[in-house]
Amino acid sequence: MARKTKAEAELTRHRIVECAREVFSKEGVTNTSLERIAQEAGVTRGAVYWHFRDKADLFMAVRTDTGTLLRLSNEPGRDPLHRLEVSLLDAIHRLEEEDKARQTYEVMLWKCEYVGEFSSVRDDLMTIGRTFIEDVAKLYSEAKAAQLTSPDLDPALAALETFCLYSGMIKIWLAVTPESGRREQFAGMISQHIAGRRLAAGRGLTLLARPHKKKS
Amino acid sequence: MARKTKAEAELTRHRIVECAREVFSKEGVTNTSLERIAQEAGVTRGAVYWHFRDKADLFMAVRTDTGTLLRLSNEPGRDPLHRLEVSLLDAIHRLEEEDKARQTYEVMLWKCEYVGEFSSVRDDLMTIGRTFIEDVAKLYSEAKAAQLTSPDLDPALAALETFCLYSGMIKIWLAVTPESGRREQFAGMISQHIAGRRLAAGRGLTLLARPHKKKS
DNA sequence: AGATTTACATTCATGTCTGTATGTAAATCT
DNA sequence: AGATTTACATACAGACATGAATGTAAATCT
Repeated sequence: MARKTKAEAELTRHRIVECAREVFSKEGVTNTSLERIAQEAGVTRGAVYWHFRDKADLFMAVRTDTGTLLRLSNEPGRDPLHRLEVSLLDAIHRLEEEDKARQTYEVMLWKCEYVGEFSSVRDDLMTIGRTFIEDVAKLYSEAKAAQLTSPDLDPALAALETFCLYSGMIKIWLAVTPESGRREQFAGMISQHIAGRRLAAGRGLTLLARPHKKKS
Repeated sequence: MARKTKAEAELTRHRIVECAREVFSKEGVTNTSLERIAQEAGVTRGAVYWHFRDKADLFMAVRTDTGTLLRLSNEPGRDPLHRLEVSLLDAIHRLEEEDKARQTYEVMLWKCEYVGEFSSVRDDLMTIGRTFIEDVAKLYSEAKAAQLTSPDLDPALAALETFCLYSGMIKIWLAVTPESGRREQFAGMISQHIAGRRLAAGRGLTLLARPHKKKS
């Protein structure tokens, strides 16, 4: 076949990654043959094997192409707890709005077996997780320094808790039927989680409304 | 081959389930052939197909045989928040001690693709999840009635939060290397999570141990 | 402009898994 | 005790999937 220019080749590669994501999210990683992906992308397996060593390599490309779901806003001025809350809300919002993100996370959390060559992908995910925890721990430290939280708060532990909550939340969100006020429930849960970090005065309340009540 | 007595047949069935669990947890569900499981169990595929319709059916048997990891203690007398905390701690304790539980959950959370026939297993998991949420919500309601929590606490939302935390926790626990004080960290996290539910007076304190030192 | 490399397509060799059909001897039923 | 069912083992057919080997025409390099 006629050789393509570099730009065209890059386009082909990207098409393969996109189709891989889509087919993976429908059929699961193991049940998807490279032939099927190639078909969908309008190429042959030769092209796939040219761009990627094997299926695990391609899957890693899918995940890299999507990037991370959670983007911690770090405007240094604003309330760190508020920033965290907004970031978490943004994550589930992106799951709703961006097919790419939803498909990729569906595959990673429900339709992939982390075995053999795929163990490396899991390691990759855990590395991202550690970064998450570090970043969130910093936010909690800031919040603690600004006396927004209890002075007893352990930022590292709190970050681990938030990470576990986040991980479980995304996975469950993807498994729950879209009806039935899913959005409100999860948003409420996030707000509640953050509110729980605040000093007693703010317990159980969102950022929008403050109580006049004092702790007993 | 000589026909077996009913008791023997049940034993064969159980052996198949156990071997399936073990092989699944090593190789992942999709990469495991029924032939391999049969071998491990000292039978042929014929036996497997006799006892189970297909691989998904066998997998469901594995999961049923293991039961649920979390067992909510419901002694009606004691502090509901304490009961919840103990139950959660017990769950990770069982992951450490019981090979069966650990293997099954490793398979369910990291080594299975919920696609096709396996969607039903996912539905099963979500049903268990809903039960979890209902039960925990009841506990929170009790706690609220006993004025152990803020009067603003929404039991259903709180239960959802605990469920997400629990789900993420188990999954991450299984992915983290056993070294490095994993146990203490996760135990601390659980205690902190429950402590966060308590009224201001109890903030930051666990039921089991008071904080060791103060941080500036 | 010629040499080389690239970006694939095509072909092949091999292995593996599934589901079903059929066989069979002993346990269980009547 | 004879009929029937059970609990498997064996055998078969069809379908795919993988990875490597090879071909090739145009893009890129020198």
